[in-house]
Order: sequence, then structure tokens, then C-alpha cells
Amino acid sequence: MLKPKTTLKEIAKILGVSKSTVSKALNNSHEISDVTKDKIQKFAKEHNYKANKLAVNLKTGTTKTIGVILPSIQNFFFAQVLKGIEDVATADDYNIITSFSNESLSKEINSMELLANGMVDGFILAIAEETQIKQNFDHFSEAIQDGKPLVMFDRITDTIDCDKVCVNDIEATYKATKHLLNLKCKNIAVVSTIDHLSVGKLRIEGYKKAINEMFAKINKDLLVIGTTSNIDFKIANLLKDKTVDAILALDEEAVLAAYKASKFREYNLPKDLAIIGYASEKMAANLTPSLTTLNQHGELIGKAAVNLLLNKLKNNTNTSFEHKPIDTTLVERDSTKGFVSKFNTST
Amino acid sequence: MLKPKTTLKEIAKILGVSKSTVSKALNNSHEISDVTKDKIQKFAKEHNYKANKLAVNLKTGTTKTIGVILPSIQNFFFAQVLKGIEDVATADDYNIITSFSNESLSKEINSMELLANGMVDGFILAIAEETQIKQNFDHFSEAIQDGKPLVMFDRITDTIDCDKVCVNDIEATYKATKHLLNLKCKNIAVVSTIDHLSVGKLRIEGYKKAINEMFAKINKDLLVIGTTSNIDFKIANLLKDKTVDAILALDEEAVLAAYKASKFREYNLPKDLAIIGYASEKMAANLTPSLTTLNQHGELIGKAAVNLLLNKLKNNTNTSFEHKPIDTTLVERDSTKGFVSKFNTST
DNA sequence: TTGAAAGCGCTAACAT
DNA sequence: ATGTTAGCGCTTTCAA
Repeated sequence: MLKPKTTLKEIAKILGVSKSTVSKALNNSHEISDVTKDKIQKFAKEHNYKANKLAVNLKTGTTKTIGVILPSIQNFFFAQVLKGIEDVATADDYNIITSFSNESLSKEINSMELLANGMVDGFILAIAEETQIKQNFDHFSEAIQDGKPLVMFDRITDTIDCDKVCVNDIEATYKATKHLLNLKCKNIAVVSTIDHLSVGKLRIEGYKKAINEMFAKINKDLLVIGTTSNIDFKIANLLKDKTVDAILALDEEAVLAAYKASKFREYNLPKDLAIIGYASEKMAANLTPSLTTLNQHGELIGKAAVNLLLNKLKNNTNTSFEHKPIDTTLVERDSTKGFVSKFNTST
Repeated sequence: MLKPKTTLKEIAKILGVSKSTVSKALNNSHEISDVTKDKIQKFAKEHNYKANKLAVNLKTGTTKTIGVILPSIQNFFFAQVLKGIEDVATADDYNIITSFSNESLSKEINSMELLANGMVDGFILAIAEETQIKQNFDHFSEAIQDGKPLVMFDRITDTIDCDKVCVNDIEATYKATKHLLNLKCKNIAVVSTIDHLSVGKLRIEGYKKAINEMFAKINKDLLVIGTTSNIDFKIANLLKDKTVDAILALDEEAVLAAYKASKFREYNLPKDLAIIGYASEKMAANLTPSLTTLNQHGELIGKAAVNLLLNKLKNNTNTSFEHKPIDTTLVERDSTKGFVSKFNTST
């Protein structure tokens, strides 16, 4: 528009030197004398010269930029992961470009294509919901084929051979369910709106594993799987006859629905019902009663993911893929603290 | 790494035509016969050819990409704005690259430099906290100088001449305070952890304006300005002698602190204290009691911002700058619904 | 309808 | 220590 950007060529002409001298001087090459370097660097600074990134990247074939593709921006967990990614990447002088798939396959493909052709050196991503449902992973293999290494986290697939960082989801809900069992809960329901996601399925498995260790069989009525629009109704139904004494909620939607329904059914929280769930720490702390959560340590996951990617980027002879698990922690709050089930016959 | 990307040149050689023919064919130029076009396009598809974005952008000098720089990812409002931006931009075939300043001046400068030199055609941003405190806006004027139009939203500054989209903050808190006044509240406190931000100051002004219309002077004790670390304590102190019958909380931190402190001081909510505040709709709906909020319509703000930017991008003779206000809506919930102040002497 | 050639802004191997 | 040159992958005049 206004003033066209200063270029190497212009500086060279004005200063009466060659383009390459300017380039080398600005990159602090030892080939250039200090006098010329000083002169050129000073001039560049004064004229606010900035190298054109496109040209540099095109020439060098590397961008020192990582593309991060997240399914959703309205999600505390992903935000935490991004924070972890940024911290490590920035420390290593890598830049981050973030793009959101909004849980849509076509937007995910789009984002990858936008970034794959020159903009980034590699990807870190969690698979979009629609992609997981349709099981269409071609864009991932293409990226890898094109020499862009890829690290998946949280929402992963076995179909693609690449580095992966994930939560040990089975272990997490197993631990949570055990915790409720230790509280002498007899009828532990599990509620979820994410059963179409890989993580959703794994979390159910952990629940089942713990229940199976205690009881002869799983009571199907205690498995409440719904969608954002019908979960409120389904949980209200579950709580109708007040036999349920604990709920394990597998996602934030389900958590909020559980609170709402228990209020609606006039459960007295936390006395009548213990709840453990997945939610942001902020939300968990401010619910009434505050919620005992499974903290996934998003930042750690992000950091682990970048480290795997940087490793591949810097050392591309490395062809083996890692599958790195990050443990989940149970953070106890009022929704379970000191809970005693009314069905507890022992004490 | 593995298979180097297919290039125009290769296709040309294999198909025995010239580079320019391939280029034109792939861009569906009318100069090329249908037969050759078909042949080339088919071949390109089969070999999964994707034009190198860097090269195209370098050559054409335009990227059809907008850089969005947000102060924080852990913020519902910004997430909403981003959603609005994406919707409109995508519909117009523009891509979005998002970067986060984490409220830091240096990261903001960094992000702009990363993107300014070739990666994007223009910017949409909200100014980082540190930038607003230090009042260092040189990177913004530089971007504009370099021909990258810029649209600011929410966190803006008068110092820079550019398109702006903002909430009418004074009007919003004026309206909220009036609402509390109409509920016959006598001692309305305002609590904030964002007084160093432009929006924080404006919100206080709206409060003062409404109070001044009703009372002779502002009671300084009712102005509680703090930081994330001390706001809990300050509000607890404010509520010590139970004279306060309403709180206007200017940000989500302040909202949560107000709830915590009122619980600590054994206020019976919502009977003893009316609260209006800024918070995500999700958080507001799930607090106990649910919170009456000032909804800023982030998506609308995002949409307005892109429209202004696209306008400049497509029509660069347009040199006048717009300052577009978006109204805030009061969404009434339990924290004020049916509230009657104990100081109400009329009924 | 097709192709040759220049050039976007930069880097780097190879002279000088 | 400095300059010449080629070329990254593409688009786009201009000529054929």
C-alpha cells in the first residue's frame, strides 16, 4: 500500500555493495568485515528492514514454524496444551501457528493444506470429532509423505504411524471409579457426551474395569451416553428413583448436566451423591459443591508433544515413533471429600 | 524427508509441456485447450500436486490470509470473537492464522513480525495487557506503514489511526448499574481486576455515571480494584459489615472472587446480595445462583472486524477509518432476578 | 494455444 | 572480504 517494504536489493544499491554482502552482513557472517557489517546493520535498522519471511523460507526450505491444529478453541484442555507447546517451542526459537478445525473434517483438511505447503515444518494436532467418526485420515498420511512430521495428542488413531502423546485414559477413570468404590458407593453411574471419540470409549473402559473387579456384572442402566442436547434429560431420568449414589462424568458437558439434574431431582449435594468429572480447574473450583476432577495436565502434554516433534525435525534420520503416556491426577474437592454413601452398611 | 514434493517443473517435464502451460492449466486459464487442461489436471490430482504457498505468495504479493493476534487463549470472549472472524473470513475464502501474545508486549511484537513479512495481508487484534500499560504501539504503526491494514477490537488505543470495533463499555456498565439501582440497591460496589486495561477504566466510568445520577457523590469504599492475587481478600473486606447490597463485577476473576467472598461472609445469595458481572455464558449459567451477565456478543464483534479488514484489503484506496460500536446485552439470571434490597424502604 | 523468459526477495556455492 | 551467479517454485507478460 503506502511505503513498499525495503528490500535487500535496495539496501545494496544505496550502500554501493552487492546483495550477497548485505545478506551476509545482516546474518552476521564472519566473511564480512566489521566495518561493512556495522554500516549495513545500522542502515537496516534505521530503515526498519525486515527480511521477507516467504523468500527466506522458500530459499532455505525450512520455516522454524510449527503448525498446531486444535479441534476447538472453547476448550480449556486444548488451551492448556497450547500453552505448553508455546513455552517449549519459543524457548527453542520455533514459532507457532495455530489453526482450529472446529471439529470438522473439511476444516481440518483445509488447515493442513494451508500450512503444509511451505508454511510450517511439522504439525501437532488432536483429531477432529468428525474425522474420528468418518475415520478419514488420508490428509495425515499425505502430510507425513510430504516430509512434514506429525505428532498427535489426546485424540489419536492407531491407523497412522507417528509420534503420539496421550493420556492414559483407562487408568484415569479406573482410578476415579476405584476412588468412588472406596467411598462405599454402590451404584456408580457414568455419564458422557463424547462416546464417539476415542478418549470417550477409553474412559468408559476404565470405569468398566474397576466395576468388574467389584461386581459380577455391569448394570447397563448406569451407563448414560448422550449428546449435548439430550444429556440433561437422560441424567434426570437416571436420578429419578434416587438409587444412584455416585456419578463419574466423562466431559464438562456431562459434568454440568449432572449438577443440573441432581438439583432438579432434589439431591442434596454432596451428601446424597458423590461426583467426579472432567472439567477445567476454574469451573471445578467454582461449582457448588466444588468438583473433584481428573486433571489431565495439558501443559505437560503440550511440552511432550513439541519435544517429540523437534526431535524429528532436527534429526530426520530418526524413523521410530514414540507413544508417550502422561498420567492423570485425581484432584479431590468437595463433591467427594468426606462422602459417605447411604448404602454403606459396614460402618 | 521422504518423497520430495511434486513441483510444476516436474509435471512439465514428464508431460512434455512447459512450466507456464502447467501453471495456467492448473489455474484453469482460458488460454489452455480443454484437452491439455484435462490431461494436466488429472495428472496433478493423481500425483497429489499442491502448489507451494510460499512461492505463490511471494510471486503474487498477496496471501489471502489474515493474522489474528489474541492476548489470551484462556478467555471465552476472545474465543467467541475468533469464531466470528473465522466464519466470515472462511466464507470469503480467506484463511486465518492465530497467534497469542499471552498479554506480553514482546510476544505481541514477535507475533506481528513473524506474520507481517509476507505471511498475512492484514491483522485483527486486541492489544496485550503489557502493551497497554507501557503504551508502546510502534509495532502497530510499523505494520500499517508496511501496508498491512490493521483492525483493533475490544482493547484499543486512540494513539493508532485504524479501524476499530469495540464494545460500548460505558453504556454497558451504566445500564447494569441502573438495573441495580432500579432494584432499589443502595450500596452498589464495583469490583475489578482489570483496571489497567482501557476497557476496565471505561467500565468504571459507566458505573460512576449511573451512580452520580442518583447520589450526590461516589463512595470510594465501594470501588474495589485489585489483582488476581488480592481481590479475594479485598472483597471479603468490603463485605465485612454487610452494608453492601449489590456488586457489579467487571471481569470473570472478580465475579468468582465476589461469589467466594460472599459465601465466606455468609451472605445468603441471591437474597442478601445482587450480583451482575462479566463472565462466559457457560460459567454464568453454572454458578450458584446463576449470574446475571453483560453479554458482549463476541461473535458479532469478530464478524464486524473482518468485514472492516476485508473492506480495506479489497479496496485500498479507502483511507478513512471506522470506529464501530457493538452493543452489550444484559442477560438476567438468578443473581438479580426478583431481588429486593433489604434497604428498600418504599414497598 | 503454447512456450520462453523475467522476476518475486532471498541465500549460498563459487569465484575474485 | 566482497561480488557473481544460480535458483527456491511459482506467475505472468510477451512472443511464437
